[in-house]
Amino acid sequence: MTAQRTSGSGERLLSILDLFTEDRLVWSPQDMMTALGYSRPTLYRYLRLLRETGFIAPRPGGNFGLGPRFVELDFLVRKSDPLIARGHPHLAAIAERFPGTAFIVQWYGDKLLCVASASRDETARTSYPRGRPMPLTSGAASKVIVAHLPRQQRRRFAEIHASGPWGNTMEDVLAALRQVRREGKAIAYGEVTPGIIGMAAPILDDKQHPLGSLCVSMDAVAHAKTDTADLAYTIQRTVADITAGMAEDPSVVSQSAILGITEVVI
Amino acid sequence: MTAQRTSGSGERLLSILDLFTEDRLVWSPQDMMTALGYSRPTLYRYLRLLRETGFIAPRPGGNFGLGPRFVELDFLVRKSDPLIARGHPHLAAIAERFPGTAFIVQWYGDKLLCVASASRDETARTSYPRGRPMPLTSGAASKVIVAHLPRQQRRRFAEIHASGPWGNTMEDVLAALRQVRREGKAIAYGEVTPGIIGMAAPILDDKQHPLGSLCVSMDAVAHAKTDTADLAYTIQRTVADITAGMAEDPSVVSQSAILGITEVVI
DNA sequence: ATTGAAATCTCATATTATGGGATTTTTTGG
DNA sequence: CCAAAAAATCCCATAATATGAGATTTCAAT
Repeated sequence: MTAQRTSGSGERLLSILDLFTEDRLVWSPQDMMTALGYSRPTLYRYLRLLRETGFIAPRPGGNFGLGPRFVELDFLVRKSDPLIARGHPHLAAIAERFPGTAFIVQWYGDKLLCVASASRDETARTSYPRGRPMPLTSGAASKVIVAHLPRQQRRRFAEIHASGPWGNTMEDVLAALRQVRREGKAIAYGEVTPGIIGMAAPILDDKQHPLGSLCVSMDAVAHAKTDTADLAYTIQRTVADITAGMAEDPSVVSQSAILGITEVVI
Repeated sequence: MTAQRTSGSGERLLSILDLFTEDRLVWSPQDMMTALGYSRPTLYRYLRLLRETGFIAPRPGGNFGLGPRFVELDFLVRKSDPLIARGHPHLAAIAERFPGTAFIVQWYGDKLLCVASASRDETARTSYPRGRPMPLTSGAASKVIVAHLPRQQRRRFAEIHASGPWGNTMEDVLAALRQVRREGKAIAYGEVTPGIIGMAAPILDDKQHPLGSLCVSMDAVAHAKTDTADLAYTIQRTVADITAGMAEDPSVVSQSAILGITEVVI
């Protein structure tokens, strides 16, 4: 009932990539062996394959780090992911009109990932740049996604995160999510980073399931000077645009997503 | 003698990722089956594994594209790759002083990959943004790398690419490479893109093997207004800095590489 | 040169990946 | 809303191959 038959060898191969985290970017074969419990020949077989395909690369001291293949494949993701390709030009437009950072967050596994972002000036930097996973448990970007999960998942979430930032009891959390759903947007004051206010709207697919969210975050000073209603309207209109665009032609690719995201303009 | 025993199942799993190219960003399971020759259950087993790990993601119409995992892993590459982490702040500094685009190219397999780039204004865009592989056969960034390959590989390269942009005979090519090695830099006029001039210096490891190169490219108008000697000096000094920095502490990570590369500043 | 560690190779064995065909789930069309 | 087609998954016997102990080779440092 529960157990699914799956490709064990491939799983073990990919497990090597799981080792690399922000806290541990470089691994020695010896440490991999003990961490994963593979025998020496097996590990080295996997390492050779991953090295030959560019997924890992040698580092000084006989160690290994992640390889250039990911740079190449991330480029293709920027071209092909509808959320990124569609969303990026909109982000740039929002960033022109409002202070702070405009970004798109994608729901993925049990976490959120910023997959695209734009800001008017360099100083407005989020603590979650593109690619760093963020917890599903706090912030406006997160709340609008959770609020649009299927009923059952919402309940499970509320059970686990009762007495979190969104309420003191499970009923509180569910009520908060209900309101977010009704309003179609969420605002969070300093939930992720103290002093930073975020406003977000959900990006839904044709079945109203959440794909991700569009969020604008700024510090309190900037927020005080901002027309909140205008911002909310802009975010929601943009989300509607993105959704409509994806529905009518899912294959279109934005050039700015390809070029812009990678470049640093001073 | 030639054949190496390797993990066949893992190879087949990774072959699925090879399918995705700039020309074909989305694949149906059916097309994958015929392209790779796997049976239906086998393919779907692989697809499930890759989907569960975020390496591929469903797309409208029952298709698949590359997944968000690559965004996450590219973020880690930006943090851990010494060339990127070390080089990025320098690129920003160069871009402030000179027009055009400053970028770092990495040698990888039989191609080159731009892994980091910076430019003063948005209009100065290369045709090879971060992540798009470029051929090993033309441009200044390429020439300085080829020029520092081991003797044997240089010869093989010259044989294959005699009568290319770098010379009419094999001897011409070898002589050109020799001169590049002597000067420690290369200049190319419109080899990659018509009207664009590139100047590059090699980034070498402690054994003088090429890791990649640092290149500055600009159009003819900007080039005419630029102090070429100053530019050359700057590039070479920067490369020396990067090399020295990697030698003394290969583990240091630049914040600007993490944040800057992903953000778009208007 | 000498030593120690790291990486690779050999090969018998057990493990498991594989694909034909049946079955279930999902989508499409009436 | 239901029927039919297509897509995805399941089952399982079999062949294929991934695995690890130990020997061997390569590489690094002194």
